[in-house]
Amino acid sequence: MFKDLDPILHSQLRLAVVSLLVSVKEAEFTYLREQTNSTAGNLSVQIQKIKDAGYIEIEKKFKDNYPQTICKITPAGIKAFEEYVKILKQYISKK
Amino acid sequence: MFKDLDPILHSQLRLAVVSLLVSVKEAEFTYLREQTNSTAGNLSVQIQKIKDAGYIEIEKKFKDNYPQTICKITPAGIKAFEEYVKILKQYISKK
DNA sequence: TTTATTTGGTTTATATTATAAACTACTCTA
DNA sequence: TAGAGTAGTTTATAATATAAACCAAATAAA
Repeated sequence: MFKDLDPILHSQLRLAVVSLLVSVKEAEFTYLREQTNSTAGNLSVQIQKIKDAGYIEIEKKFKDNYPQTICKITPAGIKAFEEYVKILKQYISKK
Repeated sequence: MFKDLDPILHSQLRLAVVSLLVSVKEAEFTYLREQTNSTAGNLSVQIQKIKDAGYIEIEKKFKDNYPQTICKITPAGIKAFEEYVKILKQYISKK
């Protein structure tokens, strides 16, 4: 009945990040920071964890002289997100 | 866009417990333990937290000579669960 | 032009949370 | 009356999240 929820995704900030990336495919660090209303420190740590899980790729380059970090969802990330949603629905569709 | 998820409910075990209680209204400790596949220790700690948040009531009595702990959902608990689900859907309905 | 501020992050330290292990208290059975 | 089982609680530890401090470079201001 209550299957385990993927602990990587069962975190408010990581879920928000992956949710965003599932729809936009790729985004800048600063965009993710604004959209999720998180601190840079927290976001930095969390995207590393999502990357370590293989759910996103992180590319670092420079844009207009400033460092730029771009995150892209991977196929594994999309799959994990969909699976998470599926399982989560068993929790919240009381019945 | 990403409103905060109630931290009391954003925990696998606590969410499962409240989800169960929303549908059955009240349940024994042992029933919750079986349904959620949790250890007694963890369940004991988590239902206390849910109670401290005012989402459930805990009644202790004896049944057939054994201690019996019964958990009941409160109106605040139902409201919190519904609000949690509402907010969560903003996270998972990628768009 | 040098110092202050801003950008775009990372690292580290601490607080919070979850979980497992150990424990309590009583009951039943042989 | 010793051993195993029931129904939990408490405590110690591991894992996680978060805030604060830091870094390196760029730009603005004095």
